[in-house]
Amino acid sequence: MDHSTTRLAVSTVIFALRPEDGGTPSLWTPFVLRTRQPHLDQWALPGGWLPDGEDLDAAAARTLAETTGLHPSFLEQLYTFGRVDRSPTERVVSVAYTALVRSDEVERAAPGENVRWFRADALPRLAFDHNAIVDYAVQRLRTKVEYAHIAHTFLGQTFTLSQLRSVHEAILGHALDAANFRRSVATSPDLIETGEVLTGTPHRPPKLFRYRTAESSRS
Amino acid sequence: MDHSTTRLAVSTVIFALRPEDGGTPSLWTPFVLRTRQPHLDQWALPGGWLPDGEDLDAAAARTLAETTGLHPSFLEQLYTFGRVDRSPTERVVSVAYTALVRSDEVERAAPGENVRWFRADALPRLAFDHNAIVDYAVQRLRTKVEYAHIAHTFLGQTFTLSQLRSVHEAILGHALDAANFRRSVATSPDLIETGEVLTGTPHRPPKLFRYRTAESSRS
DNA sequence: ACAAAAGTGTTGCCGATACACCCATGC
DNA sequence: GCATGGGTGTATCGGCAACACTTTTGT
Repeated sequence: MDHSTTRLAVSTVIFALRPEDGGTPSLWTPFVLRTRQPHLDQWALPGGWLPDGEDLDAAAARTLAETTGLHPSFLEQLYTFGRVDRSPTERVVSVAYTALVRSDEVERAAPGENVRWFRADALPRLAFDHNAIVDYAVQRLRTKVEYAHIAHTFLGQTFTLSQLRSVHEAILGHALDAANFRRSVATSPDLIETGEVLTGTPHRPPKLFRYRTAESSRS
Repeated sequence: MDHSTTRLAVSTVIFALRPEDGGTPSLWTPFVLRTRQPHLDQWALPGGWLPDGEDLDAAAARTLAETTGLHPSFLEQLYTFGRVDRSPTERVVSVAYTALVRSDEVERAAPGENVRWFRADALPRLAFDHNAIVDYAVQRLRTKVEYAHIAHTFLGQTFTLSQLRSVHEAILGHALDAANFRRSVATSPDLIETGEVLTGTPHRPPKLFRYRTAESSRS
C-alpha cells in the first residue's frame, strides 16, 4: 500500500480574558513563534502533529499544554481546515479546537519563551491560514456565549454576576444592562446561589454563584 | 521522515425527502454496502480516502457522486471524528459532511447496486461509528433549519410555501401552523414571489416563490 | 452622610402562537 | 355549491430592553 503524504495536525485557538491597563477586560489569545520554515519567525496557533495513538481532543489538550503550559477549562472542536494550498510546502489538514482558560491559569502558567499574547481583535499577520481560523473562532464564541453556559469557564468555581457579565461584555464587545443580564442568566436552573458573598469590595457585597456540574448534581 | 499510519477519510450524510407510501414525506439517507473488511456486509456512509491534491469539500462531493450518483444542492462540513478505536483495524480520521439533495435528483440518479436508502429515524446498525455520525447530522439539521434558509435546497428553483412547510415538517417531525409558517419565512427579504402560480392542483393555485441567490441579486 | 455597585420593580414593545375567517379553484 | 387547501386578519401571551427605584456596604 502506498502512503499518503497528507499530514494531520491539531491547532487550538486559546482564549483568555486579560484586563486592559486598568480598564475593562478583553479577549486575548496566545501564539507561538515559528522556528522553522515555512513561515519562519511568524506567529502561529499552538498545535502539533496528530500521533497515531492519540484521540483528537487529547492531542489538542496535550499540544496546547506543551507549548503554552495552560490547562483549559473548556475545549471543543471548531472546524477542520484542509485546503490544498494552506501550507506552501506540504499538504496539511488541521483540526482546529477552541479552548477557554481562566485568568488565574494564565498567571500561574510558565510564560514560555516563544509564546506571546495578542488581543483577539488586533492580530498580526499569522502563519498559514491562522488568521482566518482565529476570526472564525471569535465569531463562533460570540454566538455560542449567548445560548450556551460557557462564559463561567473563564472564571473560578464561584463568581459574582458582575464578573460573569463582564465576561459576556468582553466577548461581545459591548456593554450589557446589569438588571436584564441578571434575569437572563437567572432563568437557568443550573445557576446556583452559594449563599456566600464576596467581601472586600468598596460597596455592597455581591452574592457568589456557581454552575451546577455533573458532579454537583449527583443524586 | 517516518510516516504516520493514520489515514484521512471523508464521509457524507446525505439527506433527501421521500414521500412515505402515499403520505407525508420524511427524511431518508443512503448507505453503501461494504465489500471489504472490516465490517464486511454492513451499511456505511458514502465516502472515501482523501487524495493528497484534493480539497475536503471537493473530496466529499466527488465520493458521494461516485458512490450514489447524486449531486447535492447543499454541502457543508459537519464534524471530524477521530477516536483511536473507531475503526478496529487501523487509525482513521473522518471528516464528515452533510449534503442535501432534491427529490428529483434522487429519481434521476442511477440507483447503484450496493446503495440503499433508509429512513433517518429507523437506521440499521451501521459500520464503524456511523450511527453516531448520522444522529449528530440529524440533530444539527433540525436546529439549523430553524434559523438558516436551507430547507428550499430540498426543492426545485421555485416552490410553494406549502412545499417549503412540508420540508420543515419532515425535518422537525411535527406539523406546523400554515399561517404562522408563512409569516415566519416571509420576514426574510431573500424570499421572492415569482408572480407565477402552480396550476393543476385540485384547489386554489398556490403562488410560486424562489430564494434570492448570489446570482439573482446582482445589481 | 455619601458614593457606588448590587439587586428589584415596572413599563412598553415586539415576535410568536392560536385560531377565526375569507379566497379561489376543481369537481 | 361544496370541499379543500391557499392565504389574511387579529387577539393574546411571554420574553426582553429600557430605566426608575431600592438596598447595602465601605469610607
